[in-house]
Amino acid sequence: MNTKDLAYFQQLIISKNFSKVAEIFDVRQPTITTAIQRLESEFNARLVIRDRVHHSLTITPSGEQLAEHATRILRELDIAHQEIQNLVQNQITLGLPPIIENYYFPKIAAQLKAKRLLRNIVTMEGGSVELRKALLAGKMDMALLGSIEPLSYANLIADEFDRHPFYIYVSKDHPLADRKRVFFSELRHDEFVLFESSFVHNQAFNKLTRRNHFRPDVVFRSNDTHIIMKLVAQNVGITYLTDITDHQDEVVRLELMDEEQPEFITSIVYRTSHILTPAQLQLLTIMHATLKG
Amino acid sequence: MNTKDLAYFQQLIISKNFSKVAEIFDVRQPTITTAIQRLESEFNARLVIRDRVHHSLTITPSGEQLAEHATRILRELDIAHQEIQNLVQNQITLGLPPIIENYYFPKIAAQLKAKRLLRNIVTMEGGSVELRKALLAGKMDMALLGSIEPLSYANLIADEFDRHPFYIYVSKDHPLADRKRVFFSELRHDEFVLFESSFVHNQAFNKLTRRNHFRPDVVFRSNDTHIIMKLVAQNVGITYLTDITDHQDEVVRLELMDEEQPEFITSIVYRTSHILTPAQLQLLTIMHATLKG
DNA sequence: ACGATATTATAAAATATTTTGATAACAAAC
DNA sequence: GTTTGTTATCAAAATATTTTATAATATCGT
Repeated sequence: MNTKDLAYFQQLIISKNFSKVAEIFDVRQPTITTAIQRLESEFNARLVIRDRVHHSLTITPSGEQLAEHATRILRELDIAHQEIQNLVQNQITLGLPPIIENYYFPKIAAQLKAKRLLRNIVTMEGGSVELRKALLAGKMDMALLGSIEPLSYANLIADEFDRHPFYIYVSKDHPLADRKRVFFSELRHDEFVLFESSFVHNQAFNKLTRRNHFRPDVVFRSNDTHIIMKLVAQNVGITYLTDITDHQDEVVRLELMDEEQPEFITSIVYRTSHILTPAQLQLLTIMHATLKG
Repeated sequence: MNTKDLAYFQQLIISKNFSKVAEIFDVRQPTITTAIQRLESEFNARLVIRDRVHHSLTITPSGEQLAEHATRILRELDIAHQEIQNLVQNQITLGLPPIIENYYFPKIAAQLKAKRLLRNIVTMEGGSVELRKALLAGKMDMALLGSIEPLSYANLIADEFDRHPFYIYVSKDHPLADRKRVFFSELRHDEFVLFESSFVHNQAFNKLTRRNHFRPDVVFRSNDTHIIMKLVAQNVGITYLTDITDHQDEVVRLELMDEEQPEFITSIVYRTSHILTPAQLQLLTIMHATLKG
């Protein structure tokens, strides 16, 4: 069976119009008719009901079922193309959220260079949710992802390599600056400057506010941790970040004493269908050796 | 791209010989040569290295990667065929382990008949591990499976519909026959007659013996719960079963007082890729209505 | 070392499949 | 009632795949 027929069929389910599908694939309309007929005889089932009366097309249960499998088959094929392309070019496409890139990448870059791996790594930036989707779609070979729970997804293998607690950062002029440790509940009346773009930071923060039953007073959000730290230094507010972000002298880091706090878990993630190349295995080894513990 | 080429390739990976593959598919040898060349140009990568010197074939990393996806694509296609075939014949193929069939099926059969569903249901018997594999391979639409933990598998949806505790059954002549409740640890020196074929029963039983640090004295195992009950009645030994198996007057059922005991969880399971037909939805509804709570 | 055997590749011919172009059939819309 | 939008049919053309015949290589046994 030709996968082209599945692509025509998939588009037909979307467009619900034979002529439009033909146009989209730049073929003539009878091509689509015969392709669908081919599928119908191959699967020995009516797939669509041509409803010329009501100007539209109904999809039979068999059609719905085939559409589901068609999507999976075409996705698999697409991923195969992308993965093999990367293999041929000896490239590792690695997804990295900015915070993780900032902290971890410099630590391993020297080793990667020594092993002549660095120039084969192409990074793609993005948030953790976005990267996970792109990873599943085959847009990259591997990704480093942050999370507050160990990652567990069908079709993905997650290999945890580091964990960091979250801290409270305050200005040295802040009343709490002399303390080493605080409970989160003590921050009920504080003003916060928070990290905007990280899904994980916000998830962790929300968990703590919910658990302590208060609505935090968030005065500003930024996508740049350096700006956040500068605002904290100026005592504009306090913040909640891990220690994987650098901080200046005018800022004091406080440990949280709460029990069962969320942790920032970093994992290297790849598809279950993905076969690791020697270079990719080397990357995994370097990351574990450099970063674990 | 033609999926036939993927099938040729998949077989080549197994046979490692072009001529053998040709023989298996009953085509001439150049067909395989050109099919592999087609794939190599489609994916723009060397897939196998024809090693005529060492009398065998090596598969490149790209080839390994493609083989993985080829398997998935061909499996998906095969499942599509089977599922649509069932749809067309308006059949529900339902996998059932014997114990579950015995207890649950009679309870719902009358309702299924009333809704004119009964004659569309084709059952397949088998153990829970075997049925799970067959389900994933598309051999059936749905299966009822027993387990001691809630089922959680990639690519399967499990819908729990009932839970039953396990009990100890003893002869009315057994010293414990007057008791209503026992701790599992009290059975340390008893002789057991156990159910052989159920993976779930054995899993649960082993959990309890391990937790109580003893090696049970199993004098007999059988695949037939009726035989087990007869042996228990004759005081050959005691047994460990749920109450979903019938028992006679000469046998006394004892509750277990242990904390966090395993339970026999029954779930209806189907593939995530499977689209439920109205008839299948009806079956689900009937099962929930009749069996839940 | 030489012929027999096994293996994969190549090229032209034979087949098979897919796409096209022309047009029919049908019903809705103007 | 003609025009428009839609899908189907069919023969011809265009493509794609398979076969037949044979070449190219290298192993194996003697």
